[in-house]
Amino acid sequence: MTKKPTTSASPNVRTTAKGPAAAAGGEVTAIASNRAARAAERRAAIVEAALEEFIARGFAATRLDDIAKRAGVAKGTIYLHFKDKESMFEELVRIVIVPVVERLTTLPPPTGSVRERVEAFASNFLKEVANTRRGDLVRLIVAEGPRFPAVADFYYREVVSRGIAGMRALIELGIARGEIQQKNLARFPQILVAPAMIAVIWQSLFARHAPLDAQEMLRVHLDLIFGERRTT
Amino acid sequence: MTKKPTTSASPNVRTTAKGPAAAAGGEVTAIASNRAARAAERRAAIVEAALEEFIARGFAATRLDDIAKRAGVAKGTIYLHFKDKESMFEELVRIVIVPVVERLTTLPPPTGSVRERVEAFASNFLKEVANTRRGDLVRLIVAEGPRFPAVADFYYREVVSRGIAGMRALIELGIARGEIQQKNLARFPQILVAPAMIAVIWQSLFARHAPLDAQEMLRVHLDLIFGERRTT
DNA sequence: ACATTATGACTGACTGGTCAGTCAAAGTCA
DNA sequence: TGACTTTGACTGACCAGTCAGTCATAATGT
Repeated sequence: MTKKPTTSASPNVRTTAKGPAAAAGGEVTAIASNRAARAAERRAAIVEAALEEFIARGFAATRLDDIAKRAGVAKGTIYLHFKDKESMFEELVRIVIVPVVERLTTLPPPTGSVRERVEAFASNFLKEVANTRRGDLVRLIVAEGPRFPAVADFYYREVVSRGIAGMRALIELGIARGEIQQKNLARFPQILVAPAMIAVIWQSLFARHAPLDAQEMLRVHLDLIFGERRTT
Repeated sequence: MTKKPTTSASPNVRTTAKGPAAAAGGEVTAIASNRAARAAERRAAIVEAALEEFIARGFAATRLDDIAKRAGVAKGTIYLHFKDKESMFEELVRIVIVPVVERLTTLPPPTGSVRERVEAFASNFLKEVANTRRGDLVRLIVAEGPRFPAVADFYYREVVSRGIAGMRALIELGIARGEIQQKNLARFPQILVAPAMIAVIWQSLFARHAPLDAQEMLRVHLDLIFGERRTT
């Protein structure tokens, strides 16, 4: 911020190099000897390294030199893919989140009881978020959100509002089917998600002091909402 | 004279350094023109300014020049009260939290139904934390905790572990009295607190997009735990 | 009471290190 | 070869922390 560099900004900020070749393939990409593929690989390495560093140190304290080193590229290379540190951070969040959202929205239409659906969602959350780097990403967004309105907006739009809407629909269905008693719950789907968020935050702050069995906690929470079942 | 840059650095408002001289006037209060009082005032100004800045920008991005400016002192003055930026941040957290914990632990022994007690706690939380700068402090701790183990430890020890223990006791009482059905809840008092934490985080991240009626949400949540009451 | 001296709180220009961003030169592929 | 890519030394802004000097206040002397 406050940087008024002379002359224009670098002309790139390319999206995904040319051609469709650079698809998200990942490791499968045969011999990485064609330029677009190599570029995509490097970009991916940078993204992963940056994510790691930002999570560990926060935005301001992260050094681009460290990201470059971790990614195995020179610092200048980063600027071939991202305009500057700030927009790099913002893009990073998108890059990590978009695929997750896409996968969720293209999921087969859920079936079964509402409780089963919520349980499926919870177990999915535990597997895909709570126990991965994406969990830390959530904490990172909470940490940096206020200083990056663009990030907070994006996260709200793509994840939170959709998640809340989805949960609300599910809760209403649960109420209609008689699985959920508390009618007011539909007004605050946040309640349903809260323990999951707390679990993520707990893990990265207090796991050392008092490990938390997130899976069990979510189960107990669901018992609370749907009425007790039997213990497993 | 002056500076003794020995690393020890004992940053505190010395209480009337000299011996018996202070005895002079019974009323120490008087005009805040004696040195100790002025120093305490400045220290308080620094603490408040620092809190504001750290909350707004995070640890790494906060400039001591800005804190000094906001507090109306010179930068050097900060170093008369705190060893360095880092320990200043750590002390800050203590300074803000300790009085709150003290007040809570010296509260009159609670009475009434468990629900009433939890409700009292919730309304207290809304008044004293959610709608004040202390709410932002919580978010700040979540944000910086991983980089400041000392802060995370302190917060866990003084606030979280006590809060969890207190809640657990309350839940167990609720179960014993038959106010709470879900016996497993005592294993995860976090569930009881989760919506409150979410409310705090929500306010500072998403209030712009979708304001959240925290009070109502907590009420609904309590209905969920204690069984529905009547709608207001 | 008044004058003189001692104290130490306070200041802010300064220093040394750090780091985002640049670009000329070296490297690589077709 | 020539176009394109990558590099990393370099620049300049920025900022935590320092310290010699100032001055209001307190202590002491007359």
